[in-house]
Amino acid sequence: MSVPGSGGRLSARRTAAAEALRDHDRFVSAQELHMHMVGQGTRIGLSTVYRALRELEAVGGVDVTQTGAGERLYRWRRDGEHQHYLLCRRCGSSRPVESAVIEDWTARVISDSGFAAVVHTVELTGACRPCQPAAG
Amino acid sequence: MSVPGSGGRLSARRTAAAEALRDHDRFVSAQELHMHMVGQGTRIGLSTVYRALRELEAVGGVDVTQTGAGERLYRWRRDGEHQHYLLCRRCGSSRPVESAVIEDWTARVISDSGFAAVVHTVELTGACRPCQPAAG
DNA sequence: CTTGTTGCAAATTCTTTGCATGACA
DNA sequence: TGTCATGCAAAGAATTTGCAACAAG
Repeated sequence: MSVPGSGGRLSARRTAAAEALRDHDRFVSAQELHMHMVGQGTRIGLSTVYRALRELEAVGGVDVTQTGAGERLYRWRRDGEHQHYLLCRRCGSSRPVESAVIEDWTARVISDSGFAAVVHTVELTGACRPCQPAAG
Repeated sequence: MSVPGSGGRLSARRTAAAEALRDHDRFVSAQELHMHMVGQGTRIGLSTVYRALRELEAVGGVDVTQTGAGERLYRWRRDGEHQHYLLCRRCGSSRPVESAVIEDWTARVISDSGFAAVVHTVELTGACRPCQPAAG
């Protein structure tokens, strides 16, 4: 029972975590989010942040990516749609990218292959304009 | 440091790891590869397998993907080109997919965004034909 | 003798889980 | 009073690193 039943709304802490995540326009890790919340005076445990993010993920309210080291990064999903991002390896900023082409392409690949229940992950990382002179 | 200098070729163990990886037509984890090698009588330590894979990755000799749990999976790259795969979540089999569209798309996204040194990761996972009846 | 690789075991890091406490219906 | 969320601390898992032994030039 990860997600509360029909009537169940997000609990106070869970809402707090969601809002904290919404404050960021970029991908953040659970630990980063936790630190941020604690730093702002919110009394919340790391476990709860993990739990909240996991449930948000289950509900599809966040986009998730994975850093090379196996760390999971979360980003609040503005619209209800599947979305891909281009994120800066240096400053962590991210911007959604036009992904209709990708969706199209994956659909074609899928039908060509005979695979079912295909899930796709697209990650674009680089150095954003401001970070370019600094990026090694 | 990671990669031996100019003249330096892959060491015996490293070569063994590379060949073991080449024996698989699918993505395998470091631990899986290590078990396989040991099972075949090759005397090699897990650390060495990790080191070998890391170096192969640095040289660009393998494609890498990441399982949801942060586990890294490696697959020998047949041609020298960048490649994307569609892999079965159930049996682990994988097949390369036509990715010219993706390369094109990423190139466009990159030039539109002004980002530099962009690296892209595309992962497609699903249930392959034989696994479909079984896949929940 | 010097340099680089190997393997074992300890250390690291992120994430999940057990259990008692506190809040709300 | 009963149920569920919460927090702390311990557990778990995958990968990296320290260090001594070994092989090659």
